[in-house]
Amino acid sequence: MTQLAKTRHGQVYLSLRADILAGRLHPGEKLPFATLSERYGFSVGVIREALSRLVEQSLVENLPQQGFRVASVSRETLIHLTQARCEIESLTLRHSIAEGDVNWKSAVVAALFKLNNTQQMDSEDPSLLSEDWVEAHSAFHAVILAGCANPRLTDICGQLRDSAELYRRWSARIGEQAKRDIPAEHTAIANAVTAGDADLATRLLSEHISLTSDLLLESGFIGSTDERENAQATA
Amino acid sequence: MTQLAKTRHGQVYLSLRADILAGRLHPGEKLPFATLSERYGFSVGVIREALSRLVEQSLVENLPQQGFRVASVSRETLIHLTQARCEIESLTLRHSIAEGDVNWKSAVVAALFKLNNTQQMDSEDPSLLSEDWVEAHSAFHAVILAGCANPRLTDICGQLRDSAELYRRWSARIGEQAKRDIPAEHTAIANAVTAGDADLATRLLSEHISLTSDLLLESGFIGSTDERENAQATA
DNA sequence: TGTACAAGAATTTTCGAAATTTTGCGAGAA
DNA sequence: TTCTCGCAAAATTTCGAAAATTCTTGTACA
Repeated sequence: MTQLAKTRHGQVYLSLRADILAGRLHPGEKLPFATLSERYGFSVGVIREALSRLVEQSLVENLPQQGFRVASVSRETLIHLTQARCEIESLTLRHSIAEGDVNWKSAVVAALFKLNNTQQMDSEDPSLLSEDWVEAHSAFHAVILAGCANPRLTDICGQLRDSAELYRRWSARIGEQAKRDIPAEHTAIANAVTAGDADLATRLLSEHISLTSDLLLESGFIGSTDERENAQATA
Repeated sequence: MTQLAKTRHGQVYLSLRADILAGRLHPGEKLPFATLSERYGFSVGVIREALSRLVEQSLVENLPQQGFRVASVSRETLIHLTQARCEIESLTLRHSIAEGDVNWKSAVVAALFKLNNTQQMDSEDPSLLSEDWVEAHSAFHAVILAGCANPRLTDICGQLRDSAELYRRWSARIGEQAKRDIPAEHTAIANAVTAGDADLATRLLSEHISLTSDLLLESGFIGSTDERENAQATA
């Protein structure tokens, strides 16, 4: 699922996925074929296939005969997603620590360094996370699990993190980052990981995941019912 | 993902998925559009969308410009799949036992009864599992996890079990069932579940899952490299 | 004998319009 | 005013063929 963009639908899949994860398309927003085929410049058939695949990834919802929309968010979904992430990522992290070699630990250190040396907020709009930081953050969380020899587990964790990305985008807007020292959290996790302390590492990772979720829930920014606003995407 | 077969591609998706899980389409078998559009009677666009969704479910593989084929099987994949199932299903089962109510326990008892009172082998070809038994077996494993209040976890377990179905089909052919008392295994699991003994239930479930896998691996029926035979499906 | 190249065949990918379904709006009746 | 019915508009779904790519086969050459 990496550079398999040799086909048009593959390109649209990646573009659409990126636009959703980056928040350029909002949760609950309708995705009409006319708009998308103009936006990406391909026929509806190509768009349809990309959307179908994203449905299977839980990033897009589809009601028969009523079209597609970006997956909507809700308090309940976030709670379930957070719980699943804490438990399955912890499980996978234990494997990673037990099975990872020196090259893997080295990659963890490198990813941490890059993350902590990347500007967190966008230089143009300081209320938004910078693209570089989001990418480095995503890479860090992927790397600490990459020691796990079971690709099935790491794949599941990747999918769960993608779903969580729909929510994390919003946490920056509500000033959540002011209440915590995110670099310190990542550093502590990386230290526990490289030290081989699985108990500590899984506890820290779970707290890290839960904290973002809790702050977002406390903020009341997410309604209890599904969000269905049809905000227009900005170019 | 239930009765959403209001569309043609939805019907093909369900048919194709059923044919793969039932072993009517073999692992590694190529899935050319010409053949499929004739088999199911729809245009290639519809077939393509159904195949795309199955790719995202890991039941079908796709190489750009080279078409689709049923997911191939290998010893390594089975080992990883089994490990993931044992750990994630155990985790979910603990939730199920902790969160399930009386109605859920009642459903577990009902599913066990139905499973143990359904003929295991096909009456026409005793070397094959009967369709009814496979369905009851699938339902039983789904129900014991259904007490879990987190749909994200149960969904993941469902996907993993679907992948495992690709392998389980074969275990009946190698006489695996002679070496074990499958009804007793299921009964023991159900008893532990209804008794609320999470430690025992998860241990029994993991053993149950691992046993099928181990017997299949010991049989040598699955080659170490990916199977790529192009066996023709039988009507 | 083996390798490289090229034309033809087979298959996948893509498109744009037709068919089907849903949605929106307004007239008419209660 | 409110509700229902029905037609028109908009959107989704489907089709079948054209375009693009890969695979196969056969031939020439070393």
